[in-house]
Amino acid sequence: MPKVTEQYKDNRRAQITAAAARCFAAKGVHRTSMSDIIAESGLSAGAIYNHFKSKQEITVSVGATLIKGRVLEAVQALESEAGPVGPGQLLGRALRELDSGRVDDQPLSAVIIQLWAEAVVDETLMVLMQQQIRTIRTGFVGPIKRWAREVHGQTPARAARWADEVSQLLISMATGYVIQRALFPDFDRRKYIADAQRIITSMTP
Amino acid sequence: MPKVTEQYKDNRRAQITAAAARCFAAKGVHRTSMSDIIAESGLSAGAIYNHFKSKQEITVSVGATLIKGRVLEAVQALESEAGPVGPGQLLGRALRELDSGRVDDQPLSAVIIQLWAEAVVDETLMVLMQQQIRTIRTGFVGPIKRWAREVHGQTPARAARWADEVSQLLISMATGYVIQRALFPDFDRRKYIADAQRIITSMTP
DNA sequence: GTCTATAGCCAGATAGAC
DNA sequence: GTCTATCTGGCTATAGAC
Repeated sequence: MPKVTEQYKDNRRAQITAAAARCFAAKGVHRTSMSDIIAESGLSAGAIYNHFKSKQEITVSVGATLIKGRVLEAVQALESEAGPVGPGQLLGRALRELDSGRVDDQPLSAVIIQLWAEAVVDETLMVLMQQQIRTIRTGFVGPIKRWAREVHGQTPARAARWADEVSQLLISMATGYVIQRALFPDFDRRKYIADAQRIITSMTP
Repeated sequence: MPKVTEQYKDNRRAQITAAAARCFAAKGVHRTSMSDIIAESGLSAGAIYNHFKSKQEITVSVGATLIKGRVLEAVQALESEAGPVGPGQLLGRALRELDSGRVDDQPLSAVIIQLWAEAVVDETLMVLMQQQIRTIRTGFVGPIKRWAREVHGQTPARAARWADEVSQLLISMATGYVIQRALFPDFDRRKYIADAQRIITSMTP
């Protein structure tokens, strides 16, 4: 197989996925028709169905790429560049990263909610969303554990337990951010992030 | 206007709304067709369209009744029956109430997510969901403020600020609960509630 | 108010030329 | 691989008898 072809296919898929994401952001997943995606991508029906076998596959592809290289990577970068990182810093970094993501000038939250809802009735998407959330949570656990041990002198067992609970809290703060950002047009993201960070920072193991 | 008729109409609307909710829980909002709702309600197309002018109106009706008389009322009841109520108790009560709600043996969360997603692209539903979340949050603020003043001797100003931040946290814990309950079939609700409560309880103004 | 039957539409997906 | 043209099916909503 010539390597150019593989590359080419990936590019086309990315092009289609990005177009679909823009449509989803503008109209929601199930108000977006294939015609919309076709028009937005600049391709034709035939071309698109050559790369994806259904709208559902495109939707999954959007889900797979939407936060790729964002939240988790930002958190991991934070850990490698600094010393022990507390939960407040982790949350701040994650939320700011989530906040800066855009699809055609719309916040990611609008699309993420759609995908979560879709996941409830689509097994493939559900597994994908689970993986992403679990991956982020796991990314939180390590630093928090280390922080509890090194900064607060906790035993490994207590540190692990603490990290488990706090990481859950951080995930909820992140999902809470997504929901409210999507549902309240006047949602004060800055204040949410600042308040969340302050509250979390005030907690010690 | 005879009063029986008004009552009758309400009953029919409730019947249709309940049937729709069951469908939404089973198949998701946009995989549910009018035929599904018709079959589930035991009525006919004509009958249904006599009470609702579109599927969208039915969806809004489901949204309006789904958590009616649950979360908020439970929290308020707690406040009137006991003395000052701390944030941990508030959250526990709210989550347990959310947890006990069912639509045809399915958790409420599955339907709530669908409605949130729909709200992003439906103005009416969006306003409704905003109201519900705001109402619950406001229901949290009062008790928390009182608790901060009476139990921890905070000044009114500091108590108010604290209540504002903590109520936001509680809302996020609740939305986080909904998301994870819907996305993870093996989600450990008991542990979530217990952990959340413990963490919140450990926080003082 | 409720029924059955169906209009009318638009969705997702395919066929076949290039 | 991509295009245009089109099929098929199911959807929401309505018409009109009772």
